[in-house]
Amino acid sequence: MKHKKRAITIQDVAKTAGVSVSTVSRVLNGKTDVASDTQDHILKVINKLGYTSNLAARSMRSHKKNLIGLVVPDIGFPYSIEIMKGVNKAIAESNFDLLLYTTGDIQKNGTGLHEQHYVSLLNNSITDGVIIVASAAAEFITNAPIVAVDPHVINPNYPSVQGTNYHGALEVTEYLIGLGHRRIGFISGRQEIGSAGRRLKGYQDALVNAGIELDEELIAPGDFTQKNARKCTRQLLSLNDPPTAIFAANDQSAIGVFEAAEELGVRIPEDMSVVGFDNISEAKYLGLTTVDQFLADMGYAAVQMLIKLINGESLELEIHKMQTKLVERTSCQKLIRTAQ
Amino acid sequence: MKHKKRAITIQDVAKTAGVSVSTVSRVLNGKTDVASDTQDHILKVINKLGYTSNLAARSMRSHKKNLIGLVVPDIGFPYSIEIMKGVNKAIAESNFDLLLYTTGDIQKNGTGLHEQHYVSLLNNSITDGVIIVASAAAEFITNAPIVAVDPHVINPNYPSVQGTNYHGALEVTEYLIGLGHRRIGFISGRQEIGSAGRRLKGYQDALVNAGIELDEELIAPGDFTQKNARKCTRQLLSLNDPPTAIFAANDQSAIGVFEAAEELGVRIPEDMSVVGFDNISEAKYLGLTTVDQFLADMGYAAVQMLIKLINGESLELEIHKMQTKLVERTSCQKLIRTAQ
DNA sequence: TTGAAAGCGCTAACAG
DNA sequence: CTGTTAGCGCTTTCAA
Repeated sequence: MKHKKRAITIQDVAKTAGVSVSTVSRVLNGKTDVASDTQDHILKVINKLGYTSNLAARSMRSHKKNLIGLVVPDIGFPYSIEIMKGVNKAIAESNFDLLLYTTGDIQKNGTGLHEQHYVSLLNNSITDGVIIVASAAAEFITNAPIVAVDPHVINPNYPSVQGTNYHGALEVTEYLIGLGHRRIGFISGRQEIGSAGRRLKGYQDALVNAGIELDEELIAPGDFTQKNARKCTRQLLSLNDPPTAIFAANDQSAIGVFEAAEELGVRIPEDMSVVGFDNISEAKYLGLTTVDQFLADMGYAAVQMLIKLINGESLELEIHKMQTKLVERTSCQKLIRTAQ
Repeated sequence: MKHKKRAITIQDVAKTAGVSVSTVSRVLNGKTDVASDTQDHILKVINKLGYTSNLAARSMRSHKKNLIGLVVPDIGFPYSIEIMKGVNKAIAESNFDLLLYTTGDIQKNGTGLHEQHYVSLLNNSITDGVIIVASAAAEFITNAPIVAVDPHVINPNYPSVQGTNYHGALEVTEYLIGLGHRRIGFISGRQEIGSAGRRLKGYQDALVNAGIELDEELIAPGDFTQKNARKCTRQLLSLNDPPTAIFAANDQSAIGVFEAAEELGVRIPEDMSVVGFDNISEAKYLGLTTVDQFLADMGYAAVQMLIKLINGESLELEIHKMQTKLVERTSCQKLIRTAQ
């Protein structure tokens, strides 16, 4: 296979059509000041030649690119995917296209320096604005607008979409207390992440509000992974006075709890109630109750905010709060009953 | 928020550093013919100014962009996501970055014309090559290499990674026959898709090889969706002589079968064996046996092929066949037993 | 209504 | 080792 064949440029179109490049450019950009028969002719030539304008060249000259950038830490993680779904939907409804950028290397992400690099890379050239997921940086230098989804930092200096993490955690804990639980274990998220802290705070405050004494032993140090949550669960269940319920700081952790429970022969929800945060699809098969963070809706909202910014509209609220919601999952329990 | 601040260019760096733009460019591109103290100084200035090179401008001048494009029909569909995971992994191990392009509009995809457009858009400007997932076009005009993952057309005029659909289907059917089934239902995929046809052929051939007469009634017209598979299942199970096993043409369909069976009170696998194609994560919770198509591996292989092509190496095999594999899933059955 | 020409930010010869 | 210069393909004045 040879690929040396030079791509068709606007020059080729102009030459074939017998007009100047500027006329072709006008047609391409939907300017009205072109004779309609000239326009028809050029359009025909474009089609015949299979011409597609050079994105790089176009981006360089014009300010408006109709392209939104998305910087995601990991393209294969359920969390990212949920957000991407929402972004996708909003993009479909807009006249912007989407350009997603990853290095594929998770380790490169999470550091502010690289985030800045990717934002600049996109925003200073080919995109009109960028959405950054789970950003760790407190600030970004960019000459086009950005919106963050679920930033790790508490008070970023840029517009963002955030979930009501504190209230969600409060609701979970109150729900568990309402079921009669008094000893409720908590599998925490990663320390450095703001939302993880807010969830812990919600858990603690709900207990205090209900007059239940806090027990440090009941807080296990998770890190949002299934694997660690399994370990934490075993740890919690081996306490002298083990918890009768577990609140896991995210859904991956909740799945980890489920797995550990299965290994230990602990039935959910009969022997132990389990609630997780976030809305990852597998949870429903495990009979786990979750706090839906509406990740897709966050992505959706972010795109809409960004488009407003791109259009020069001001945002009434720079931080868009998404209300979390407790969702009882019963699907798997139904399965289990059916199969008996 | 104002974003009017002009981005920092290579000119700014040159001016600040007191050198010419070409010297900065040399440093940027890792050329060795620069005095090391000049280099240090320039690097320092770049850092201080927070300069990031303009992707568009760079792409326009240099042939080598170290960027691979990925065109996906739907960014939120499990099938695409599996492939993306593999692509991601390969990208991480390479020195290429990844640029994913979607319009967010599923309806726009699937048509050859738009695919061509996106391929051109990326390949004629900012990427060194493009991977296209589930392409429908038989041919692409492009001046940089492309590789297709799981193309819909049987014999595309471009390199591709394909699964052994026929053999997989043969294996499934033989497996079911081996379990003692004689009446095996088949929920087909979309007609126009090559792989769907190959799966049907495998099913039919296995039956014929085993001396089982083909029954048109047992072939239900699916379309790779859960919803339709539910309908097909009801249809199959309401036959006078219903099947004792169902082979669904993909995993979504298999999940649909599961749902319908649950609604009808048919237990899987006790009352009916079900096998699906593809490897979507949820399947394992439903106790469904599947033929793993190793979608992630396909994405991984595609990147490696593409990089070879970009580097001018020739491919010994233009079509890379990935061996499918039957995987018995027992997880959910275990769950069900545990919970009794 | 159209064309000529300037230049976006960058890289790659070519000189020095 | 470094600077000067010529474009890459496109959009956008400015004239005609």
